[in-house]
Amino acid sequence: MAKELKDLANRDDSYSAWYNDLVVKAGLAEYSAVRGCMVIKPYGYALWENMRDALDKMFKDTGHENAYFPLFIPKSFFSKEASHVDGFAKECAVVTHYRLKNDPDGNGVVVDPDAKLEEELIVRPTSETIIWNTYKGWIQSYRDLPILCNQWANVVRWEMRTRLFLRTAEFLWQEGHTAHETRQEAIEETRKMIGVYRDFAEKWMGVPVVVGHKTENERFAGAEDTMTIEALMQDGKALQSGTSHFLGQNFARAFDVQFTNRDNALDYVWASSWGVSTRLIGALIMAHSDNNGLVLPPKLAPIHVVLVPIYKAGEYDEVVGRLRVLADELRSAGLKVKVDDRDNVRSGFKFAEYELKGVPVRLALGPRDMAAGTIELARRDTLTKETVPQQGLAERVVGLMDEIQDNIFAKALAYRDEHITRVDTWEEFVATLDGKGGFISAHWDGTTETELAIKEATKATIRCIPVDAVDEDGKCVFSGRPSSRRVLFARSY
RNA sequence: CGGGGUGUAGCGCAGUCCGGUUAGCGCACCUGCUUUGGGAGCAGGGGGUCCCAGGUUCGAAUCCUGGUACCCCGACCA
Repeated sequence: MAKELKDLANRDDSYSAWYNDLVVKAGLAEYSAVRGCMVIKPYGYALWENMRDALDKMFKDTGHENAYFPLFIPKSFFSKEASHVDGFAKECAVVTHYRLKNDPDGNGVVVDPDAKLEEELIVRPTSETIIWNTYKGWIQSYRDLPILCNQWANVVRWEMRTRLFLRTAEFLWQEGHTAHETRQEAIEETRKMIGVYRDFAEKWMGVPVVVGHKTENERFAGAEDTMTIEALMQDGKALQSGTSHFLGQNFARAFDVQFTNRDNALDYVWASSWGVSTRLIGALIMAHSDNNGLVLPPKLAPIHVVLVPIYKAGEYDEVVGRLRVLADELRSAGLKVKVDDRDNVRSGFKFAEYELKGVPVRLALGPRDMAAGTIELARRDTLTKETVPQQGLAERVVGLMDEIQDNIFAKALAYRDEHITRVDTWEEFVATLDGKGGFISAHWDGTTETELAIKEATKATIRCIPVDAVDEDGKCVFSGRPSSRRVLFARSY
């Protein structure tokens, strides 16, 4: 299968075709019978579960609790926050009826016209509205604040064009929704959570990200400020991988959530919301994969080590028996281990298959090793092999996990840093975009007008205004007007 | 919704222009034997509403008309 992937990569095919093929062939996901919807297969879901568990712990460590809110949102809730409606109206799935009946003409079932809902229900594209409608009943006094809730859920956004993990009609995510007493506290929460996302991306996924603010134009519908983590994929395009929004008092005003403050005065609650989705899996794939397939970071990989027997007729029991003993030792050391004891597939096939699936370490044991007390150890990240003693194997593999985790991050970081180009002229801007790709650090005059003109001309958007941007006088790369700092442009998913 | 393209076995495709035995190839699948340290070889086998409907014809996967589904490129977007 990886052979086909290689062929694909070598042909002058698009990266997206290669990506799609990889996702399907590695057994992560596939498109379903429902247009634009994805089936996440067991291997892909195991990966998501690992990501979810790690994130969930980080949320709890920062004081958050999980809750669950309804899938359906009354249509009227949406119209309460004007810019929020504008942002999502075009991609909402709407429930209009609650019953089917047998077709009088005998052609299966039809929607029962008598079962029309009084008010249509929107399948949530995000939950701010239903949650703020709920929070209204929870908040009377500053003593009820803060509220720090997260929910793990699915949402539906009826996108025109879809891509596995990156943009599907339905996707899995978490969304945190917090309510605070003061503006400052909500802003701090917004920053704190984008920091959690950065840590997760870099330390768990091994994907370096730039943290920054979205421009007004790219901001979440209903937010005063949107912070983002932007990752760079190996084809030179950026991927917005997580966002944290400072919502000001917009939703509190829209849903009339007031509280009595410490001065015994009525005030609106300050809010934040933040989310990451299964899109992160797409980021993982496109940041690390090579022509042999996925490269998964050990901290998230569903399988850390796979053990493959090599044997001739009559040797199976002995070799597999020994592997099972070694597997138990590895498990005792805390590793997730699989012994591939299939007798109907040859070892070479298995090697290729686990490389495709991105398993960090592969161990192969054959008669030669049996005699010598050794085992062959292969690293997925470097594709190197060495023969090592079985003695002390667990310790060695545990150490390798950290080494591989560090190595793939370092590799991705080097790639990312090489692909941030400082540009001061429009000619350079266009040439860099079309040639090298990646992020372009350039001056921008701060107007939406210029931002849109650049997008129109090049398809590049402002990914973010980095939080660590330094003050620097310059001229806008497009308009020539004065600018006080650089922003990051890129083409993106 | 605009512009392209494609529907033939589980998957990937050829055949369609120029109508003519029993619709073919690769992968996958099943059986057997030999193999087994990087995607095995040989032999045999199973599997088809040629997208749907209508038309032309002695005869349609192939030509005509209408429908439909999906893919790619845009607009939209985590």
